[in-house]
Amino acid sequence: MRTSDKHTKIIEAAITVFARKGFFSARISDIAKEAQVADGTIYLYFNNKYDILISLFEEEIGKIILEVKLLMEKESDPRRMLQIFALHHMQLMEEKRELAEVLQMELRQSNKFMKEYRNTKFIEYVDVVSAIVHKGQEEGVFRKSLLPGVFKRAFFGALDETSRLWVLSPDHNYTIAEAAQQISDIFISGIMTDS
Amino acid sequence: MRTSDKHTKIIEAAITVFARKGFFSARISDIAKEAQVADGTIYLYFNNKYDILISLFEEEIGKIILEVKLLMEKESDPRRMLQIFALHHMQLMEEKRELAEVLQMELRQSNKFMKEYRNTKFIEYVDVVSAIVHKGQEEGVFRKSLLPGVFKRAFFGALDETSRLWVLSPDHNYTIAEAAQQISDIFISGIMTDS
DNA sequence: GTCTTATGAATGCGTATTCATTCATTTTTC
DNA sequence: GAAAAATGAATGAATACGCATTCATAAGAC
Repeated sequence: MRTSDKHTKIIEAAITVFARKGFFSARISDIAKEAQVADGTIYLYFNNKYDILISLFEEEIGKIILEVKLLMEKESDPRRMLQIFALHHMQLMEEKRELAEVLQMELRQSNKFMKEYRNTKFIEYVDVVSAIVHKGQEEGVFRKSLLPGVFKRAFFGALDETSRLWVLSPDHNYTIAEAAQQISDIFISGIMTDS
Repeated sequence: MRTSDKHTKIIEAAITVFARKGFFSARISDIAKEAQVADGTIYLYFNNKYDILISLFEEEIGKIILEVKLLMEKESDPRRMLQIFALHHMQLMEEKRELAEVLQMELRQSNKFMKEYRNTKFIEYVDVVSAIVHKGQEEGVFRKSLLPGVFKRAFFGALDETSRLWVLSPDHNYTIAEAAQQISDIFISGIMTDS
């Protein structure tokens, strides 16, 4: 078995266990069991428990950013770009539930217990939205009076909270795609120049 | 010193300490120190560490709900109600930073480590928004095609994420009131019937 | 036969919780 | 009204235990 396989197996196991129990309640032995390795093996690939969480963030958000930037390159209409971002974000949360839970819960409070860790990757992801807003304003499609910094947070927050609760609650009277559509509709008609 | 004073002092100390360190990294002795009582005294008022957190949620969100429902009763225009809700929510986060941090961070992941705890108070708060949407739809001011369940989450998520980052980042190029205004503007123009 | 990778029992640290003790206040007794 | 007895709130050192991390040993690779 190659080295990289174990690294990946442990990360994947950690996603599952952190999603289920949360970072603090998760035991190293839980992750080891889930990854089918010995407890000690984990320390051959990671320095400590925090290191697993940080590696997980960096690697997984890295992949997501690559994906979304690729999608954005294929589109030029800012309105369509917002729609695509929304749909892609929500689908991601649906397809990778466990990862979504870890990112939503643990990522945000990580700066509480890991003082030194600044999550630049996360900022980079959300800044994809402000870039779209900026582009739309340049092109005169979006109102100049909007603050891109407010918009990106509001838009991201709307998507994230909606998908978070969609994943949590067992019964839904709407699909992920419908929710993404409604949210991007609201925001798009909310930021268009009056014409 | 009356009994109730100690209870309150401990809750207030817990808000400060949980905000600073997060629930798990917070030590009972930290809370005791902050509240200027002995470690053991805390166990005269609360069963355990979790109980402090739960009591804190129940009591503080209870107050917030009372406040916001009172505000809503004074207004009848659904658009104005959304504006007021937005502004009130954001101001709350600004005025009570520490409480805001605890609610935003710990409340959400509490169901991870406290299986049995269902946060009905939080749901009640967010449902204030869906009630407004419903009212607006009844009166024909808001589009019927919107799902109140999606809207409430999107609206709340937008407010919450924006205020969360406003509180975290040291420099702002906009005020809380401006952000609240922009967000309610976006959502209101996004859900109006086309007329 | 050496070097690498993996194991999991043993270690030790950190901290939630307990509980014997203190002490201020209230109640009872004469 | 003074002395004695009872109360229970508050204390904080001691306890107990969960779990991250280590490391002596084993298994596998070449």
